[in-house]
Amino acid sequence: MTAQTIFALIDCNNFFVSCERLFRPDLENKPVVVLSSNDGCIVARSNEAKALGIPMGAPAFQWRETFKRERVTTFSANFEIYGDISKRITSLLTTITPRIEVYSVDESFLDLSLLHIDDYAAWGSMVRASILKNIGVPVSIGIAPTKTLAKLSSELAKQHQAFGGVVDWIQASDDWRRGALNKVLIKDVWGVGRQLAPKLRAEGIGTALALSQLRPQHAQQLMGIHGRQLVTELSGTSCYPLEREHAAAKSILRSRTFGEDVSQAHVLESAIATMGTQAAFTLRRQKLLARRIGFFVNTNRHKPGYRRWVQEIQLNQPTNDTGQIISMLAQKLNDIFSSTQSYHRLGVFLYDLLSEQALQTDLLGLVSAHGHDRATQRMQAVDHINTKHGRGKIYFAAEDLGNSWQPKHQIRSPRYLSSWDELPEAHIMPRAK
DNA sequence: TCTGGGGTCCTAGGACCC
DNA sequence: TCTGGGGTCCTAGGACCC
Repeated sequence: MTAQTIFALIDCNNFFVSCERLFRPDLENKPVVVLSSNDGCIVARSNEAKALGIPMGAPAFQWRETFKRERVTTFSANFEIYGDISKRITSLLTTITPRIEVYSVDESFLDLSLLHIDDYAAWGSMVRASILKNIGVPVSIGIAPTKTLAKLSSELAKQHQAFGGVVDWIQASDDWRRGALNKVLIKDVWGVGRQLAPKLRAEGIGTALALSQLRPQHAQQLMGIHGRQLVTELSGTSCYPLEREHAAAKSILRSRTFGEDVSQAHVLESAIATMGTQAAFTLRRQKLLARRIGFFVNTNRHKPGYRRWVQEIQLNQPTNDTGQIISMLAQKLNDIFSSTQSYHRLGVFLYDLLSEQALQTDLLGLVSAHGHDRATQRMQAVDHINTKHGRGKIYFAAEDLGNSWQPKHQIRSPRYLSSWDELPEAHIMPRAK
């Protein structure tokens, strides 16, 4: 017999907003939203903003009047800061247990199965207080025998203040659990999205409780294999283990919607070179090589005549060399470019990734070792300089062909933590006599 | 005027083979 | 209805997540 599994989900409340508030404590208890690239969409909302009915993911322009009328403070997303704060939380959690899965920038699962904890609710309160005190971000914690139930518990903790930020599913009574499952709408269950929710409701399954009572067979018919696992997890048997090791990436994508539409070849080329450079850097950082590279470009999908082009190149030799990647992409760009189009968005993707290690083993003696080494050394030098002295210190000329494509972020907060020029200032005033 | 960015997995269907 | 029957591999598209 295997011991009972116990997971805790630590979920940051309104994460991006909470990060902004660290540097702007005056915004506590006030409506705040964070906007995506180009200040296009709403990607985080404070509780006060949620209470105003501002939805997640909505186009910002539709809510400008509300922002003004209700004095909502808006920020352009500042991912450098959010990433930095996320790492601090992760390292604090790692001191509690090394059995941690960093699920996203604002969520981590901990495996508590092997820890000796008498009172999970008290344990959760302690963790919550520690993160609040040391980092300043409020979190919600759910503790349960499966990841799906831990997720559901943390949502309950987030929604109902009375729980004090922690819901302990383990020590709750069966009656309480049924009541809780019955309160969770089907659309709020982890793994049920926009398409499945109406489909399940049409079957008369409107709550997490109803879903948990489904026959696994039936769930699989309705939702595929994932549905079967979901039902099992909801009824308390774990299907999704803790994934400690971050699996190697299978694809890398770098894409941007332009600050303004582009019709000039050299501007498009600059965009493809910049995104190719960033994607290739990510590739090298993860010690990977790509066997397929490509890009897509499209017009504005909200305007009539929407079109999208995709170009792909299968490589004979896998690579992670920026120069090679961006020159091949730029050539392919020529094949589809037309000066009569208004391009709106472009992305570079890298597929079919394999580890540098694998290349060395597989192709030992097949690659011209000399040529490969020289390219590798060149990229290492570039990466070293850019890591040490700041991104973009050295770059390929193609990146510089035109910058009108670059996204706008007019209301981004300063990069308090990652730019020397933007450190917060504290003014110490002589005490008045 | 103005609608983000980055991933993973599953499945259905086509191509191809015997 | 129904056009042989399976098996494998690949890909496009759909669905989900944050």
